[in-house]
Amino acid sequence: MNRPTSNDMSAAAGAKETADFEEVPFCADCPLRKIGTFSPNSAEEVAFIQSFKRGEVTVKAGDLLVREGVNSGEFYTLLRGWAFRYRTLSNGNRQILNFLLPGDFIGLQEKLGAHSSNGVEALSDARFCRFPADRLWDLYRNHPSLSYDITWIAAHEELIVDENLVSVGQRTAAQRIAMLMIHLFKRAESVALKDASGSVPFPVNQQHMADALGLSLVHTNKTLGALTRLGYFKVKDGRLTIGKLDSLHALADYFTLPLRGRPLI
Amino acid sequence: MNRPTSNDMSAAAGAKETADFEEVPFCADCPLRKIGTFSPNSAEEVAFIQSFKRGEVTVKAGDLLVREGVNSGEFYTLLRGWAFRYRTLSNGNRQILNFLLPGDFIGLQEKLGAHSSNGVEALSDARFCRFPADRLWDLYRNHPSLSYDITWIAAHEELIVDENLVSVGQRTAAQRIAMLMIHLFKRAESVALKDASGSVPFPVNQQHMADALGLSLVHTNKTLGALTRLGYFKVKDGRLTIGKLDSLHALADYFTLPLRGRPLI
DNA sequence: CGCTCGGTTGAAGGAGGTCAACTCCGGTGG
DNA sequence: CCACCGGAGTTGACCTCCTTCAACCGAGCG
Repeated sequence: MNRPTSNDMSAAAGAKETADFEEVPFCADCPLRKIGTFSPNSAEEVAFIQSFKRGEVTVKAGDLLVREGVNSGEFYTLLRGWAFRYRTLSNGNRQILNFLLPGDFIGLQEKLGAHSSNGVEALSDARFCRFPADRLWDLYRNHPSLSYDITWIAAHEELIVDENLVSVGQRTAAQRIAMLMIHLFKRAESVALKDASGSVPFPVNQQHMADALGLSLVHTNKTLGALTRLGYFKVKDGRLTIGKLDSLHALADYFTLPLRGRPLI
Repeated sequence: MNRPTSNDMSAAAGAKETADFEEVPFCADCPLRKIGTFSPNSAEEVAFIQSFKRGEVTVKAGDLLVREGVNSGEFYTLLRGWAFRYRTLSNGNRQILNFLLPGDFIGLQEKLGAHSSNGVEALSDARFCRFPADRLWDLYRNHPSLSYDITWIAAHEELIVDENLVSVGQRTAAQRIAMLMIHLFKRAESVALKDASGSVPFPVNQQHMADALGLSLVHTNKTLGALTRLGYFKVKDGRLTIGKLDSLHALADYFTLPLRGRPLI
């Protein structure tokens, strides 16, 4: 039942700058805005987002951005790297609720819905933009279009969790893994992470997959091995390559989520 | 694997008025506003909601309010009765994503997040307020406080789905059932459905529970029977009574969601 | 009065969990 | 330079929780 507990140092405060993540002081220069995935914002909206932004923070792989049960008083946008949102039960079992990729907005569940109950951990070294939660009302009062975008983001994120729930509730182990692979591949692709060889970075280990899919580590390993041997996909050196996308779709009974034209805060 | 397919007549259009649901023409008189659960709105906000409201619709138990994959172009607030949001896979398996009780707002996932993929079905005879989706932008432009409320609702609903995902992914059958009972009891209680004897209406049958919890009907039945025999709770004549709330909490490893002070559109 | 729907029960089988090794790394420190 | 260590991945054996199949029952209803 119990997973080995991971490193839970909080890195939200006092994280040191590392060399491989240059700062992005101007939202207008944000590299994420340059890819076609996100819906464009007016100069005036970008200026507000800029004024909303409090700074950036780097979190090392395996460290926490948000600890379970604490309210950091901040929203975040994932700028670079991967992370995940999770909840743990008292027996130590962990459920990964959603994986976070560049462009994802973080903190709506806790800040609104209630006192937080989910943690956020970096999968790879990651960099986040920070936004003070107490200025959200400002945004709502003065920027209806951005308010609308934030609601869109909340609804879209629920859709992803819905999809995870369908997987965990109704699909077999092989189907769940197939879903996860397609889903993460497409999301990574949508934020321009695919390289010339057709692979995307994949900082997800088998324990993460198990925790996301409601499976044991051992069974995840065996099913993953079987699907890999069948040539559906390959995970190697922290990168994911899809071998047979159509077969994966068929196996998983996949339903497409829209990944383009979504807002970026 | 396959469930017997349910009656899928769409009742969204052309539903007939039934005698047991009197109309609520004035939002200011809305019975839901009179219970202390929802955060109060200013007269001006209520007036806007009134102008936003297009009418009401009654759906009989087992009929659909929203068919999977179609966009009705409307939002709804559940006024009376119970319903649920679900998705079906191509093999006929159904996952119930969330149960809907009076006061719940419906349609954010489809209208924003994307082309809809989940259906909404009435559990009991139910009545809904209708809001045209194309006027939502109006709301965002002119009513920041209501915009904020809608985001709050979206975030809160995601929290509920998160909780379901944790259950289905990490809890045993008995724990899942315990969670469901506590959760639905508290939600029903919070909208003033508890009667003098301490029971709440419970139009959920064992197939619904199975579909919500990712369990088979047979195993749901047996586990339910065992927990009932232990005196944890009782389901009889369409009503739910909790016998040992503390023991249920302990069994389920329950984490409380906030149910009061939430907004009502 | 038969039919359907929801609930109940028993028996058998399987998908996935648990336990326990073992390998293959990439540190890291003596 | 090599011994040691911890983390991640593999693999086999066994077990159990849950599913599947197949009845059967009782209540409501046309």
